[in-house]
Amino acid sequence: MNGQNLINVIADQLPNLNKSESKVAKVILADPDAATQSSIAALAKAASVSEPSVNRFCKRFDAAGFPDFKLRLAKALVTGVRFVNRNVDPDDDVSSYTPKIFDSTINNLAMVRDCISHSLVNQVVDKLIQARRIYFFGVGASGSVARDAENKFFRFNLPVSFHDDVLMQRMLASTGSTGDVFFFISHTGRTKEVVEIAEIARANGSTVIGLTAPDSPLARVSSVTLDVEVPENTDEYMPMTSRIVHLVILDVLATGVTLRRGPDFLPHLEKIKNSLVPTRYPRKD
Amino acid sequence: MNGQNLINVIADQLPNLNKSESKVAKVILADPDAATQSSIAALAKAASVSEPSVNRFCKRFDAAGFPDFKLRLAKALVTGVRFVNRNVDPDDDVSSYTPKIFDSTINNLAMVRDCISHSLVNQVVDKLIQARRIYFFGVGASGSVARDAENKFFRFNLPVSFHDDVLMQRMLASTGSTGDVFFFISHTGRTKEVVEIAEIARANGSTVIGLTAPDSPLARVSSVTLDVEVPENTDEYMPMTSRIVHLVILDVLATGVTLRRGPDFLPHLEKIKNSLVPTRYPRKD
DNA sequence: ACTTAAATGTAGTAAACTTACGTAAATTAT
DNA sequence: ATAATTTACGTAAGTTTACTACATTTAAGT
Repeated sequence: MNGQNLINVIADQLPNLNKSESKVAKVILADPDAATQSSIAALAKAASVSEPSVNRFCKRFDAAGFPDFKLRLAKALVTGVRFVNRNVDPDDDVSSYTPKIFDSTINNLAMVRDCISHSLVNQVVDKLIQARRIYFFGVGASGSVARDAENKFFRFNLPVSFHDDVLMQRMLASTGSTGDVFFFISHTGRTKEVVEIAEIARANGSTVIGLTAPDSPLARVSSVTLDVEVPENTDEYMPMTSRIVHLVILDVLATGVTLRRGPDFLPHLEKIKNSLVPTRYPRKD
Repeated sequence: MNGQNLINVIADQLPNLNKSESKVAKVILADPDAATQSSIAALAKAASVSEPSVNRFCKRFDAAGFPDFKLRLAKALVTGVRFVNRNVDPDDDVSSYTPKIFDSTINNLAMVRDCISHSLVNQVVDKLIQARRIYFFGVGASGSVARDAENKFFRFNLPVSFHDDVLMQRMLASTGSTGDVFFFISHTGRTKEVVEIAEIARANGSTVIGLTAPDSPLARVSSVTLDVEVPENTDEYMPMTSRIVHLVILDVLATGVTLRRGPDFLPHLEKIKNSLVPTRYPRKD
């Protein structure tokens, strides 16, 4: 979980910093955008430290000096920040909460983009490629993600199905065997029912893939875990964004599978695409 | 299209610039990244102009001065590099295609964030608040979005359901009446079946909301259209991101409804949240 | 409690940036 | 075509900003 984003790096390093350096860090994290626009003197004053302390702070984060640090910070802001501490307030109006929700989603996606293990993605693509059949399981909000996964993966000419019914899931898990891939999607990874079903599948020799929280019970019973650390929503008004991160990860996996299949597979995809043409009104141009 | 990249702006303005300003522009465009790291003196020398000319150049592009300009340029580089022309190549490996897919999703979300009409969001929230009951309809990939919407909106103590079966949708649409809200989700807005069903709903006096492409047939039959312009995927390997944009918009709408309900409604949401606690293994801390 | 190392601040200096102003070039009008 | 006027550009001075070397303080270890 080493966020490449400078802001995350600073936040991570906060406990390891000296007294005055951490003062600087706090001021910067409180309003990174303001930091990019202030001089070293202004920042030093805001943090109640001396200018050289700010300078040393910058160098600690591999910047040539303060201006270079500001540059890096600005770059980090583009992808990273609008994001720190932008919760929805009870008295927000449309033009406040709308961008906040978009930004929070974007932020989480950016974090996962920078943290996700490429080797794990590869491993999962391997398993999916080798699968004799694939089941996508999820309940509640993750049920929609599973449904979406089915809609993507059926294109690969494989027996694929999704299930959001725990009894169906249980029965299928207990009849699975080697070659079957059970793909579990769960935000918390702690839903008892889901974990039990994963255990059943695993016991029967099936491959169990978990798209879930690291170190969760589900992660522990999975053959391969794609762990995703998305902060739980503390704010009552803020929607859960893990679903969306999961969807994008499934997009990544689907792309991985498509690429492995090679260009010979493209006509098949094209055929599926074209099958929908007669269901639509022609595009007006 | 809002997100105008500074580099593009400079390139566009090139013919309108003075002699020395255009010299500066050329040097910057030749290697923008180098420009962000050089001093005003170095840049002036590279362009064979005086330092104030560089300064004036910066101010012409709405920067406070040279340092501010460099900051903007650095920001532009981040988006430019990340988002321009980053399609998945057939020979991409995991570490190439993974960030590309995340970035493309993030990019689309950022575009919609900046373009979405807040007044339309408000209008739709109005309709949802006033609804006697709400149906979320979608087919194919949009079916998952509709399912997710149900999962969000049932929390509001309203009769809410989702349907991905066109016959069910048709029957429900034909029995709807004033006070019923039919919420159609469709990427293209051109699926004949869906448009027909929307027409039926509309004819019966129901409110029809379309989350779909602007100027599409579905948009035309809707009472209110939340139009979303997400580029069709030209690249065969690139996944469709409109689903995700739709999900986030539904998050926005749900937040809008929650806020309108006021703080008295929070205990209800809390109750729903707590109802799931016994289904889970306790969090290990 | 004393020694030593690390952390922080002070002051001075160098670099970078901006402003004011003057000259040159270009445009317009006569 | 030439004078007037505007615009473009550069010089030089002034101001801000950032960095370095060194001094002082604080903390850690013996």
